[in-house]
Amino acid sequence: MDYLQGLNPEQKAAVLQIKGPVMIIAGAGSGKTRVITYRVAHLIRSGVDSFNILVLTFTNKAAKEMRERINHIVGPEAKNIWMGTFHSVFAKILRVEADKLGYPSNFTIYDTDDSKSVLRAILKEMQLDDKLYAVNFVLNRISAAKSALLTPAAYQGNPQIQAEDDSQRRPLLGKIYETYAQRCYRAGAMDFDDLLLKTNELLRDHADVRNKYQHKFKYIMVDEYQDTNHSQYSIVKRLASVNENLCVVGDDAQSIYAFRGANIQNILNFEKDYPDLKVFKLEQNYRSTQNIVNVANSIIANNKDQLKKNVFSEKDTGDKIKIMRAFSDNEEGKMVADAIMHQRSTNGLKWKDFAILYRTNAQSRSMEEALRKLNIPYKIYGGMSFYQRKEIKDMIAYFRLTFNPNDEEALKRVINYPKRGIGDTTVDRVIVAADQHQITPFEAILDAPRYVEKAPASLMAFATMIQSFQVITKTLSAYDAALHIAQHSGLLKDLYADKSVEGLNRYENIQELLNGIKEFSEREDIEEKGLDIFMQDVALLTNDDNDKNKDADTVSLMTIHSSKGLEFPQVHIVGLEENLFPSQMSLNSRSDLEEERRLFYVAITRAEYKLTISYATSRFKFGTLINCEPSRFIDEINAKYLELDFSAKPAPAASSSFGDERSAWSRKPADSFSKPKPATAPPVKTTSMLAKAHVPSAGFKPSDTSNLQVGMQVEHERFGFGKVISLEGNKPDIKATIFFKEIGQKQLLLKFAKLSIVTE
DNA sequence: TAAGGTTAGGTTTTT
DNA sequence: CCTAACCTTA
Repeated sequence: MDYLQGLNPEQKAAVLQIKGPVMIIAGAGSGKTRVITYRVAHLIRSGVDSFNILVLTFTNKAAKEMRERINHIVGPEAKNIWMGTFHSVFAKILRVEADKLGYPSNFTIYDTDDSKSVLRAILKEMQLDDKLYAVNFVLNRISAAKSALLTPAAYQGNPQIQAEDDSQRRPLLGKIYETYAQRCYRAGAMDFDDLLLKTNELLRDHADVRNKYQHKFKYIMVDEYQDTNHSQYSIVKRLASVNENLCVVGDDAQSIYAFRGANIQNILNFEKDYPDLKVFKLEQNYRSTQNIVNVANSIIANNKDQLKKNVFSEKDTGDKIKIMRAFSDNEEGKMVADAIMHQRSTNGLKWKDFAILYRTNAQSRSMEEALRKLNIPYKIYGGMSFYQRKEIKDMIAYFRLTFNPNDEEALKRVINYPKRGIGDTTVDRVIVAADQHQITPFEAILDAPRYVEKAPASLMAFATMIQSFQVITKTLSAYDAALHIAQHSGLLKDLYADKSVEGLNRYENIQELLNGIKEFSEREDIEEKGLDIFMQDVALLTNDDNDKNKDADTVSLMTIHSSKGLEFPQVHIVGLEENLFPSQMSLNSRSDLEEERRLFYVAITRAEYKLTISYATSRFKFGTLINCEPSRFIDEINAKYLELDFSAKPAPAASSSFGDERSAWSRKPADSFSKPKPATAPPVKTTSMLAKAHVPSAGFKPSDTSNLQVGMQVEHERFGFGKVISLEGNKPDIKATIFFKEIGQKQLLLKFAKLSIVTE
């Protein structure tokens, strides 16, 4: 029982309690992952068959990490555990049971863009005001309905909902939802919410299926339970109802996804569902200093809705929390960058010991610029994932269409890309014909002369091409099939023809996708390696799957949301301003504001021993300079934990008598210190130095680069001056890695890049 | 049909 | 400011 050593009594008790309903309330930094992995290991050591265990997580990353750690303790047995995100586990089950719901087992999973596109088409057909029925709004509404397990019929039949929609002058939402659901069904597609909704329907309506999985999953564990929505709750409840060996782990204080349907009541009310529940509270924080934990506690104490717990730290008291004030967003960036620079050299730290956390992605810019100026290496997490890039989606759309020709969104995406003379008019005719004859668009195209008005020959050619793809994927390996489709669709050629830097990038991305498929083809741990199998997982993959050099020594930049679960020795939380954090959108209701506060709690508890909070008194928003007031959250921290740094001087030249400490961050409109007034001092765009494109030297002329050597200084028309770091590849395709002073490292193909060699 | 111009809108995010 | 969707024109 070696793995039980090193657990505190409460952790150990939670690990040992393997029977019956269990709830583990795990405070921030309390060793939650450890408890889950050990508990699973303990289940197996206690004789539970690994095939009977189901572990549900929120992200692929968490599932992967846990599997590795369990594997470490129990060995290859770990492979048999069903472990993954709700979406991936139930997508897998839905593919097996698809016929019972009238879906093909190779159904497409629509991502958010696909869903929006379907809705846009519907809204257009219904000729609805696109301001009243904004796509985002409609999709949110449908998503919320699905998460609440409301079918279109139930939605339309619910007088309360109908009255609400009527009063908002949006009476047709129910009808739109109905049409949307029909379209998805016709296309053999499920959106993300469907994966959960349809699982609910499957388990509810098919006793044999329900029975099968209830007996298969004798032990169920759910991580991040505070982030589950009603639909997820309902699946778990049903699956666990026979054996009731259900263990949920979470922290109500870290519930930050209510905006997306997570229902914090799931964890708050868990006790009502299972009266004989055993509750374990992990309250010792092993991550942070006492000051940090105390500040976090004092913040969260302002929330009404919460489970009682007492998170404490036995580490040192630690430094006070530093508050920095800047006069602009750019200055805030500079202060943060300077502080990191200083801390690193004084304390012999690494870049990766630092994280900068912000509320919105837009805030990364001023941080980036400041870091770049000081040559501090950084990495931004989040943002656009690999699979969201246009070229990747195009390629995948061809794959999707091959395996599911009814996939209308994939069809619309690639029917005229690359250009093959099938314009919007023709596509509209196809869709009209399909509607009229009650067939799918692809069927209409297959027999175009019969169904489609003025059908061009290219339409038939397109259908024939897709059919040929269907044939070859039956025999070729995933990689060979993918390469064939890339070439014969014309997509590869089209991208290759684009010699711009962006075009080159896109081409490389396709190569990377193909490489990924090749790796998949060569995997030895799975039996079926066709492209269709690869495709089953692709819609559920996200960016963090790709990050190869995650051990690189760089400062981490990310939103607070994506920082959940991570920890850093030193953390900067930036932009603590009213209307930004808390977000303006959250100010209407108590519950929204409480979620923002939990978000702040999450941010604070990422830090191990040094926490710095900053705000700016003015920043650019949507291109215009606005004045900002310090966040109310700063007021909520007991001043005894704080250390103020108001060393920054107002940008041009202004008075700087701040009064006493409290008033310095008071939010009263008439403040004692002067704020920069855009009227009297027009905003000087301090960003322009970096943001502006490089101006080439007079007489800039590309050099012959055939003899380019590592170490040479070069100038690029747009990227400016830089130094050649490395050269790789063979003659016509030599790739150079160049570090540009102004924009950082870039990879360029010499045959395309216009470089001038700088001679001294 | 394709390219260029205009306008509206804009948290957070995983799946 | 920046993106993406829509509209106008060659």
